[in-house]
Amino acid sequence: MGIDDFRLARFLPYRLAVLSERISRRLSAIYGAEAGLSVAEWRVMVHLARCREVSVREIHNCVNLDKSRVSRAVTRLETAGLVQKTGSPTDQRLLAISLSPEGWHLLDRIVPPTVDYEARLLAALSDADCAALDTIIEKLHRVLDADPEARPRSVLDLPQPPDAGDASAPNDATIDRTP
Amino acid sequence: MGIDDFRLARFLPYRLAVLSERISRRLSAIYGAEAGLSVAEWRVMVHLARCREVSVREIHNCVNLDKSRVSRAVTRLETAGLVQKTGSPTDQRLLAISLSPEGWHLLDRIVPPTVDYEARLLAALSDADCAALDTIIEKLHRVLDADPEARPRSVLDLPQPPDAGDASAPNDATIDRTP
DNA sequence: TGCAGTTTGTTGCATTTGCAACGATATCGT
DNA sequence: ACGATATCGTTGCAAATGCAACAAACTGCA
Repeated sequence: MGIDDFRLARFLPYRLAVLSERISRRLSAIYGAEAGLSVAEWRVMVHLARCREVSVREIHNCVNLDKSRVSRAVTRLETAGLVQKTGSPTDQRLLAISLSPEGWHLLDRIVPPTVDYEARLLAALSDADCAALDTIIEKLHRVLDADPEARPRSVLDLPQPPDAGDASAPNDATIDRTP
Repeated sequence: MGIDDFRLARFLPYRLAVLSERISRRLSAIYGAEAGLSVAEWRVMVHLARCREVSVREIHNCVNLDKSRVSRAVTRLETAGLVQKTGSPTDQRLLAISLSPEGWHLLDRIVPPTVDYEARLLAALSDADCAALDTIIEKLHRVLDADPEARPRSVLDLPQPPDAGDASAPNDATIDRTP
């Protein structure tokens, strides 16, 4: 079997990339049409909706975006009036970023159709498929987790324990005490 | 259920993007270390290995890369001596792009470890998982196929019919007579 | 034949990206 | 208390990207 038997179309990393990008592009047509949100901005805003007031680093740790990408996304969002940047009183380095009222309104309009589209995708899958997909994604991640050469996984992307004692606060991020 | 119940970490498009990017980055460390290949260049070369002599458009149609991205990738590869650009004799617009001997040598060194890594990923999956994954990917693609707003799928990314009458030529691309 | 319309590959341009370096602040160790 | 170290967010820069415009080459139909 020579090199030329290699089939891109059967190559798992390629297949995932293609599917993922196709979905991403379709989605960004949804939340990009309303406001001109990029993927980065979308992730930041959605994360803020859950975590209310977080720093750049926390966003960076949670939503798989480069530090500078988050920084720039936040700047753009602030200029657009969708987000507020306040300096933390306790730590002068930190930034307290939160959604503005306009930001919330925008999310109100943008999240539902986005979720609908996800539902449309999921509707094509059986319950067994969905379960299998969870398993598969997790298994693949674990291979990468075990590989020192691979980029580590964000905390929030770890499988969530089935939510034992809910503390009424959506603090997925507070787990973040690694250093 | 408010907007703030939305969980990025459970959002399928996000999860696919994260997994896919993690894998891609790890992989490009493999074929990027040997030569400085980018994803685009990698896809182009691998495609050339199968199809021998193709035009920019064909590559573009087959490996999910923008026309200009292919064009530039080919230019870089040519400069690096990995690829040859010859004008087609029959159609002066077309370019006949093919791997140079050096290109083949590079692939010899690069494809095996890449395939090994894929194997490492697949090893984490059971046979049932693999089958399920195939199904799932295909089902999700079909949702997008049915969606006029979504970018169409490349011909080569369609599921391959189990290869009825093999014409001894690896012409995945020849199916391409859509216009 | 001749001319409108298409196709092919490249390029200009504005934007995005990742990485590293940086200044500012905080923390730790002694 | 003070200097070495670490952390936070921003920015410079070079490379990559997507889109549209483009020239050159082909096609088709009158």
